[in-house]
Amino acid sequence: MEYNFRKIEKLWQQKWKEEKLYEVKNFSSKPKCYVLDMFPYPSGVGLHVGHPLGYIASDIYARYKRLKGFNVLHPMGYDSFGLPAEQYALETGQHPAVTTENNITSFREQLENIGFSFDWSREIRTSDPAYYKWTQWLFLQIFNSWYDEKENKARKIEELVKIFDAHGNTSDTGQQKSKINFTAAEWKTYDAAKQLDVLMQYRLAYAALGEVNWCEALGTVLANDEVINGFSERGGHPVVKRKMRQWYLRITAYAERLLKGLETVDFSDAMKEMQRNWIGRSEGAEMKFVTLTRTIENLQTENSIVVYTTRPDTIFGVDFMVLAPEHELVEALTTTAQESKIRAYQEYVKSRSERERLAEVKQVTGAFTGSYAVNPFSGVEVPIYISEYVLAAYGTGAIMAVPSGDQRDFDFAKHFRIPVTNIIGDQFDGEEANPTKDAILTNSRFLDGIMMKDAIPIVLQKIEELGIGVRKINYKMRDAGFSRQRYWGEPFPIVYKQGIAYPVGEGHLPVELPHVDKYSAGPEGEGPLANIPGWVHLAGSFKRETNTMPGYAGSSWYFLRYADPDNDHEFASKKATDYWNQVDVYVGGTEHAVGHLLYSRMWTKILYDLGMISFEEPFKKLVNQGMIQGSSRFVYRISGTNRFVSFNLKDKFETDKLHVEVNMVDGMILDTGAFKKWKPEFATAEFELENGKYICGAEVEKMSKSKFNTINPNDLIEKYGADTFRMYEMFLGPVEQSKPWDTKGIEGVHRFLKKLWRLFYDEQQRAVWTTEKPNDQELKILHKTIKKIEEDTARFSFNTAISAFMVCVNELGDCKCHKTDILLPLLILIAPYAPHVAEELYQAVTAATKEKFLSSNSILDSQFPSFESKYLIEYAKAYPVSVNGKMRTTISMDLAATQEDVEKMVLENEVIQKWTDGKPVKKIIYVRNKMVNVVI
RNA sequence: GCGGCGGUGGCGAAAUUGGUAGACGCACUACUUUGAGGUGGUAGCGCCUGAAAAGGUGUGGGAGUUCGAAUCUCCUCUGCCGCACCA
Repeated sequence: MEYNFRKIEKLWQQKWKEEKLYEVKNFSSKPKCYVLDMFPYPSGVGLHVGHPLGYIASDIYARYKRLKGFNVLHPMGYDSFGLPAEQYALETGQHPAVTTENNITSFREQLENIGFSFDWSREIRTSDPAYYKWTQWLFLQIFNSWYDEKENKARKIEELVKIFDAHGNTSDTGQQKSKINFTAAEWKTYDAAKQLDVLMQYRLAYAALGEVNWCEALGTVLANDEVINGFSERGGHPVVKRKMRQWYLRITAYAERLLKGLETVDFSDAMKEMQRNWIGRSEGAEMKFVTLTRTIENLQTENSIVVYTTRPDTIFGVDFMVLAPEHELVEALTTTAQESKIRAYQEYVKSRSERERLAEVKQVTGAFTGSYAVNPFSGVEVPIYISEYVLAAYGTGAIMAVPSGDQRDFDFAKHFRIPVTNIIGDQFDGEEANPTKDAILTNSRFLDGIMMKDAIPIVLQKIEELGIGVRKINYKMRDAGFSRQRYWGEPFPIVYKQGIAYPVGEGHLPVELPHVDKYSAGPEGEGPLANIPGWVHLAGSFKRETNTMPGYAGSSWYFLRYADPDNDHEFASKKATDYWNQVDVYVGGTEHAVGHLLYSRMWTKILYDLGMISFEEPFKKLVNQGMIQGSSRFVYRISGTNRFVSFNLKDKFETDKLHVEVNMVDGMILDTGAFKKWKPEFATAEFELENGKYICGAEVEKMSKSKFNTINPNDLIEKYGADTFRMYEMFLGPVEQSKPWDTKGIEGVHRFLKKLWRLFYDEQQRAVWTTEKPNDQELKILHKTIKKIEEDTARFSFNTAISAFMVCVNELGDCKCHKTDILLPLLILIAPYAPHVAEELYQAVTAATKEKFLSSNSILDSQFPSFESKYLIEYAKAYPVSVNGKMRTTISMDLAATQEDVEKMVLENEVIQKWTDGKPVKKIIYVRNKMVNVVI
């Protein structure tokens, strides 16, 4: 029998499917393990070798856990709603439902070849009404919740109504601060509409008028994480700020818990740091500055500016105040003399796009209001300016400026010639600000002589004592915009009557997405759904919400649905989610660091608070697979001709660099014949060769069709088989690492599988395996491998595990070991990596040796072998020995030395005995392969 | 600017976390199998000196801790990623 991977892979994939081998049952006496991939967006551009990387990793882990006796949930589905699917549908002129379906089919076909062990019976799609019914239902639960800051959890809105009925919102009952205050009596006088309006301010999913990121080209608003430097993440279109009524998720209520939760979860440092950064927690104080506005007639003092600062210790260094241009007090503080200047500046700020602002960060601009603020500690009056470097959205939209300690404040002071107070002595050079906390304060009255960082708590306490401010924790994170003016998303289960939002009754879910023929935007920034009057207008003058939910709605909870995918009366039964519980390992790219991963963590916390699930963090461990980059090849065409010069000759001419299809290049050598046939324009190409060859240029770039550097997994599978492909992808390097694709090395892995095959069948395809009992040396090889594979697989170090397989197979080849007692356990070890070969060989052997192994139908039902440590002791010529980490000597051993022999020789060695000096030896530790540490 | 992670042969990378650096694979060289190509097999392969034996040197650079450092500490150079007017 020869290693015919094409035949055996097809055969076993077929068989596994027929026997529903990977379908997993809820509940089992076995321990559970939930291994999940981030579900893909069915985008329509075919797969390249980078896509399956994470799926291979998770598949190996899932298969490994099955062999270890776990009941493993390893599902797959599609994130089929969202902007890109709609854009793709627009470009191709087909309905998104159709393109999505097609894309899913081709995606699935490509995946099938690789031999994954997904339980396809649990497949879900976010665009399926049976699925989004529950996305809508969950939205309503969030809509019907508020955040109790005292109990630190979400609660039902009815409970808040009870609180208002009894106490109004003035007493401290945990609800968030509100702009309007009312007593219980006042609350009861409100009519239903007014009460709903008030409640809207407390809901975890709420509609409000706010500044949104509006993308004209996409015709929709975007969430903060979908905007990168003033451009849309998707498509790179300009994004502007715009006031609109939008739905939001009150993720800010969860800021602290999202931060704390990171400590309980196994994510990479980089990932945690990105999330912390996004949440952007800072500790400081809010402080009141009374303002003085001198007009010709009188002096006004009713106003006060509240600023936020993390550096209260610098209070005596405040030389001026700055408000955001949009700040509500600007008008009141502007004196008649300054009015025109302030107006002009505000106009200027309005005229600038977000993009211009970000591009010109360094430029100092601003205007003086004419008013002054009184430093509450020193009584010093400082001028009040407005400037766009102060952001309305962060803190209180106003700052106390300390030019000696903050570079931006310093630049501003310099520009407007404001005198700078030095509060840090020689630490300030007058040339630039020094933001240190380690300086001794000067010019700071009661703080003089105190180290800045020690002064912070002193000032904080004083602020609270004097009643001029409070300690305050601030977050950069904003509430998440939750509505999109697009078609291809979940419709909101919300209807309006006279502008008041009402939830759609549960019996009316799902609110199905109606079919449309055109996707053009509706009136007034509304989405395409607004163009269907028959759908929008309901009986009783109710009107539907025409926005749809964003892409992350469906993906925020999908991991829960896999536990119970066919449930049509619950999003998932509590029993099922309790059983499968947290995702044990979640595999996916880093690109969802601040989007999906934060939203799904938030939804999980809400559901936990509402008692619907029993865990607070969705993902116990996160593995971020690296990107596989493409290795592009280039040819150099002499400008204006059809002549191509080889790489090292190109500098002699003026050339254009052109991408060339990487599959036509062997190493760096171009197949000129194939090149001529590639495109009609190259049919007449001439070549300037070096040593008879055309040498290409090379660069590492993102893998993409347009760069002609994509490698299709199917081509490799056709040539080498799925097992080789799987192992090679893992052998390239650590899963987490990004690396350029290089097809060259795949031969080595393929060779390994052929060697493995030859342990069972010789060149004449005769079975050579025997049921002879193995000797100690052979057992040692096996047990060493078992130990290594178990350790490496458990910690996702698949590249080193594969190296260990190679060593093992080489060693067994060297000692001509063909014994089933060694080979069958080895096959089980390999099964997660190369399931098809392992199954084929295992079945062939067990079929022939009936009595012993027939109990298992498939290699998947077998047990991961256990190792015995007595076989792991290394044989060596010489053992270096160190005593108590102090000195080192070398003891010669013969090759057949056992553990006992080694111990005996160590203890009896003269030099060692001299060092131990009669003290008893506590233990002998074997470090590295051939070294011993003796502890006394 | 701030933050995170790295830097080891010609290349991808190992090093059981302080214990013989470079496992394993690719590429390369020689021999061998074969009519030839491919395949398979054997051996060599960090760098320098040397015919060899052997010796010296070696984990971006510099210092330090240690019997012992790729691994720990400090300084420095450099690459990648993330954030960025956040008070």
